[in-house]
Order: sequence, then structure tokens, then C-alpha cells
Amino acid sequence: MSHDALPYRPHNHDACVRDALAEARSICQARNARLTPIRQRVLELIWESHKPLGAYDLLAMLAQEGHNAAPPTVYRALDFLQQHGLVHRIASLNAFIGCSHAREHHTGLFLICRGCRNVHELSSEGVSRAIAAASSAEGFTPVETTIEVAGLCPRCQQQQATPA
Amino acid sequence: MSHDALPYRPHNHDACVRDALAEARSICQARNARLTPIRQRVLELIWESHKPLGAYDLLAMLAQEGHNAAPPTVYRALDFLQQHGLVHRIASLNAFIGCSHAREHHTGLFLICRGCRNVHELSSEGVSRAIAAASSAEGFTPVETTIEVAGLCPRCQQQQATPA
DNA sequence: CAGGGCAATGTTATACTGTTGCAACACGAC
DNA sequence: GTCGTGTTGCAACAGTATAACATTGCCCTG
Repeated sequence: MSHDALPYRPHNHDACVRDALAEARSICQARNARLTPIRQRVLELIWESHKPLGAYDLLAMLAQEGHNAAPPTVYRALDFLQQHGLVHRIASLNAFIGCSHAREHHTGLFLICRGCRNVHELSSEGVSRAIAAASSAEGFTPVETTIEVAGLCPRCQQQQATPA
Repeated sequence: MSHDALPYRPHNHDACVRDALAEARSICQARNARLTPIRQRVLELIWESHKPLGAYDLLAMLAQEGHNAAPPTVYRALDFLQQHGLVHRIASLNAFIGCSHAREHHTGLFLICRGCRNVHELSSEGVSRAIAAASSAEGFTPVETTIEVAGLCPRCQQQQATPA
């Protein structure tokens, strides 16, 4: 099963999480990176939620599981996961979300629904090219690109058009 | 004089600030919005720095001028300035910068130099189109778009190639 | 000009997000 | 074993942003 299921459409979520975890394990193994219990648990929690989670949300969830973690624990796990492309940080939300294309080293584009708060990641060749072109026209060398589009997903547009 | 001078190139900075202020006054007058002393001073400080400033940087500057302001004062001024398109918030830096195309209501693209920390705003029709296309292909309706490209400006690329 | 209404600001406290620095522990290499 | 390195625990703190309510100032109207 692919990871391309839209978060705001029904999909087999358990399988979706399981796939992400398997992928992560495989990636880490290939790189000799240690997917320790905390790191794995953080990644699971992020995938299970399927919406962006703040670091302190994660902290609270871990606490509820009896793991009395402090902020650095979570931030370190998130750093690790980001470095290996397993999660993304959404700057405009101060929150983190599982990466659905962890193997590719693309710049993601995030569609952030203000209705249901779901986030859909996609990687658009056209957008990447346009940004690269605009940058190089200024003589600028990009290193890291943030593209976040807040708005309304199809589902929430409908609901707004048809109020209860 | 236009606002298109590149921040990392020498330009007549006093004039640049003066122009931005004049523009702001004119915009506010046209909309019956009150560019009060605090709001104007915050806008001036942002333009004078010509680099992104954090809210607490502004707070410190105001304090140094004898204006004993609290955070909400600055944030409220920034909210006002953002609403009228006079400043932008750079999400990836938690900082604010003067808008160089305040009259137009388009989505800006920010080139953020990690060397000199200057930010250059531009508005690329091509990027906007590409993002609109990618969004609508998903049935998504954009409301607010954040595009921030961190990297190296031409000047800093040179300096890096030729270390002191 | 008194008083009412509204926008802007002042003030205090607090919530939320992220980092530093150091100690303790785990695990593989030698 | 023990040494080195990477990971986690822990305490304190730094930085960013907002809530809630009081106060001020200004315009408008009667």
C-alpha cells in the first residue's frame, strides 16, 4: 500500500502507520541509524495522529503512557527523525508531521486545511522548478525551502457550503 | 525611488525607509486606518534594520528609546501592520520584515540568506501559478501561502568561495 | 460641553515553543 | 574489561506569543 492516501479521505489508517514504521526501520537500518524506542514511539504517535502534532502534544502523550520525558527528549527524537527525512516540521504551525515520501529527498509542499487541520504533503516538480528559477534569477542559492499552503481541503469546502 | 533595491547591495537606505513610511501613511489614509505613533515607530524600526526583527528585538529597541512597552503592544502593532500588508512575518525565523510591495496583495516569496541574514522579497508569477495549479489539482483552495527559501545570497556565496 | 461608544494602549500574568549544559547510561570496538 | 561514542535523563532557562482586563483618548452626538 502506498502512502498517497489523502489524510482527509477515509483510508486504512492502521496499515498506513504500519507501512510508515516499516519504511522507517528499513531506512534507518540501511544507514546504520538507531531507531531507538523513544524515536520509534514518537514517529508512531505522529503517524497515528495523522495531523500535525506539537512537541508538547507528544510530550503529553508520552507522559500519559508513563514515560516521564522532558522537552529535550522529544526535541532530540524529532531532530533525529527530521534528519532522516521521516518527519517534517511545519513552520507555520510549530508542529510536526510524518513524511510520506521519506526515501526521496525532495522539498515537500504542504496543504494545510484550516477546517479539519489535516495536512497533505505533495511534491510538485513544477513548483520546485519555478522556485529554483526565481532563486537563480536573483543569483541566490537555495539550501532549504519551506512551502506551506493554508486553506480548505475539498471535504471542508463542501461542509462550509452546506452548513449543518 | 523604487523598493526593489536588493538589501544585500548598497543602496540609499534612508530614502528607502522614507519611501516605505510615506507609502504606509498613504495606504493607511486611503483606508481610514490609523498609523499611530507606536505602529509607525515599529514600522520604521523594521525598515531601518532591513533585516528580519523578532518581536522582542523591537521591544528592546523601544525600551532603549524610553518607551516601556510590553509584548502585547508590539504584537498588536505587528498585527496591524500585517493586516495592511506593510510587514510580513517570516515563519521560519519567527521574525518580521517590511513588505516591499505593500500595495499589491500577492503572495511573497522570501529569499533568506543564512550568511548575512538579509531577506529579499520577490513575487514570482511563475511560482504562484505553479502552487495554484498543484493546489487545485488536489481540490484544495488556498487562503494563505508561505514560501521561504533559505540559502546564500550572491555576496555571501562569493565570500564563502574566497575565505578571508 | 457632557456623556456614550469605540478603537488603541497599558498592565499583569501566563501559555507555548525550544535550547543549554551536564550527568548518567548503553553498547560496540578493541 | 574499558574506552569511546552516541543516547537519554534531568534541571534550568531562553525565546515567542497570547489572554484577560483596566485605562486612556478620541470622535460623535445630543
